[in-house]
Amino acid sequence: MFYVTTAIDYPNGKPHIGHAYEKILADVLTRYQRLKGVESYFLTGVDQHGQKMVKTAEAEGVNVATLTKRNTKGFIRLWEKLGVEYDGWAETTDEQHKSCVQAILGKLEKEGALYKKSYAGFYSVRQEQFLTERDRNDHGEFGDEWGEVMEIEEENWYFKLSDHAEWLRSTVANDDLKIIPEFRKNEVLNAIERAGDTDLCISRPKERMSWGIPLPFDPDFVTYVWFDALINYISFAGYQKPEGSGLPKFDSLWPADLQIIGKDILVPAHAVYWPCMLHAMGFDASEMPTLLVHGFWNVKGDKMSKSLGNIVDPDELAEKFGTDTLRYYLCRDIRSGKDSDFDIERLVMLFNTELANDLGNLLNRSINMTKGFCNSTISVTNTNNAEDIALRDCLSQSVSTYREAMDNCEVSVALQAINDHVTHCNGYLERHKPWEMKKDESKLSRVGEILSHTAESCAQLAVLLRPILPDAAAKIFGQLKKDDLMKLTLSDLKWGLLEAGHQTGKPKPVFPRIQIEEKES
RNA sequence: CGCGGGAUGGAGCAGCCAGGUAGCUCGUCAGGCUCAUAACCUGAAGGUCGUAGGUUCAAAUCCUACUCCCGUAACCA
Repeated sequence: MFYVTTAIDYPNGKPHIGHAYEKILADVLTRYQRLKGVESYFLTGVDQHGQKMVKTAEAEGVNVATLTKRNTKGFIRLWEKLGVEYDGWAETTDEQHKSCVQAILGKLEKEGALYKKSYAGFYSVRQEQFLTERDRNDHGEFGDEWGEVMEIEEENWYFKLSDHAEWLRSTVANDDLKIIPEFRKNEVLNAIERAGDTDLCISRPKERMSWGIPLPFDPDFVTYVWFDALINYISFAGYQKPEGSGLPKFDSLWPADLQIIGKDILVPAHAVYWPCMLHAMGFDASEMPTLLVHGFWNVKGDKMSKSLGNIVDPDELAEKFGTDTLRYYLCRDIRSGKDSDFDIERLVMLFNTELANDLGNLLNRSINMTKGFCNSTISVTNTNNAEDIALRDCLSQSVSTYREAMDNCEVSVALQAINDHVTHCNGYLERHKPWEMKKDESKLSRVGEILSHTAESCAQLAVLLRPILPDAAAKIFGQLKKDDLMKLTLSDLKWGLLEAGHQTGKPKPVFPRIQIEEKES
């Protein structure tokens, strides 16, 4: 089974475009696996514990549990709206998750992987971590970014991260823990060099912070939020699940084929803590997940931030432009793990040109002419005309480029491959001019062949589009009167989906152009 | 500081790992077409590929040095 996870979001506010991007990417890649006929499981959710939830609740004057529930709903509603169809939903306040975390902690403690010690130092409340000398700025101070910094001495529980440093180094170097894209791997190896010999503090005293999972062997402490959160990837996959839990079969899922995360939480959480935790639990190098690390959406060159007030709201965009438009843009305008700039004008431009003018219009003119010139009837398409053969070659080229790109998680490249064929088809129609040919009755059968080539192309391209734009694909199949293509697997994709004699439906724009309103302001 | 990413026609990007006439989308200009969502097609203008060296018959691509931008570093995918 192909197992996809995403980072679990921190619901101390509304979801922004970055949250939406990651979930849509995961949804698209999962749907692609299903298109290939591969059984898949998609897990996502929310990370509900920790100091920041408490702070936000205090600021809003509500109970932390109430805030958690309310904001979690906001995330769920958005995923529904954006067509993000997950199989498993992870909430870290879930009882089954809690007991899984506690069972793991108990086992680690028993095996001597944890120890308690007293530590005196500077602690950042905002970051929920002790600071080191390296965290001081040029003036030797802890800067504003750390918020309130207190000098405290307290006892805590530590995880022997250092025991696994050497193992981790080789596991990353050998690609047993695979990191995509490649350049991120170097970053990880450097990070291991720097941080490999320190242990990880995995507890917080309850008196200071109680919103978390209590340590099973020391009730004065709760679990550090990262240690708790990372375990969701296995706890909700059925790791050591109790009887009748309703969770999936762990052995069929693990290791995860894709753990999709942002570049900010690669180091140290996912590339250091997480594999070391797994290793301590008894997983070996062959049981490590693959990390797919994506970039961020910037806004006019700036990082998206609350203080700059440039947060992009996905809910608003979906409302205004439609889910398909947003899904398409987020998949189309960012490239292989890099950052990209979020730009509404580009969103509109890419939708209008590639979907409305090119693909949508190709479908529309094909169906419309088939209806007007051929009684809505598809003709034979196993022709020997050189142009026809070139068109079919172009399509198979697009299909194979698409497959390769999707297998490499490069959705943008896959979409361009679809576009390449659309462009070819539009040129093909222009060269043949079926609207002129139909005036000569002796050429009518040829007109049918030509139009059937472009209609067939639309059918196949819509199949490829299914993971990205499921709704639009369904509409296209509807107009072609071929609803069963919604279930076709990629291996069954071959020339002749629309057989000779098949009747197509009525044309109607699938991607109505977005009209540019106020050009100013 | 260290580490990582980037610098390619007006804009946004690909190409670089495996050197061999510089490519895509948008924009601009000029034509064509009318089946279609004021959509489609064709052609043109526009780049000495950040700078300076080096290797090579040949460098956007490999090597060296340098310059500038971004991330790493509140909120945060």
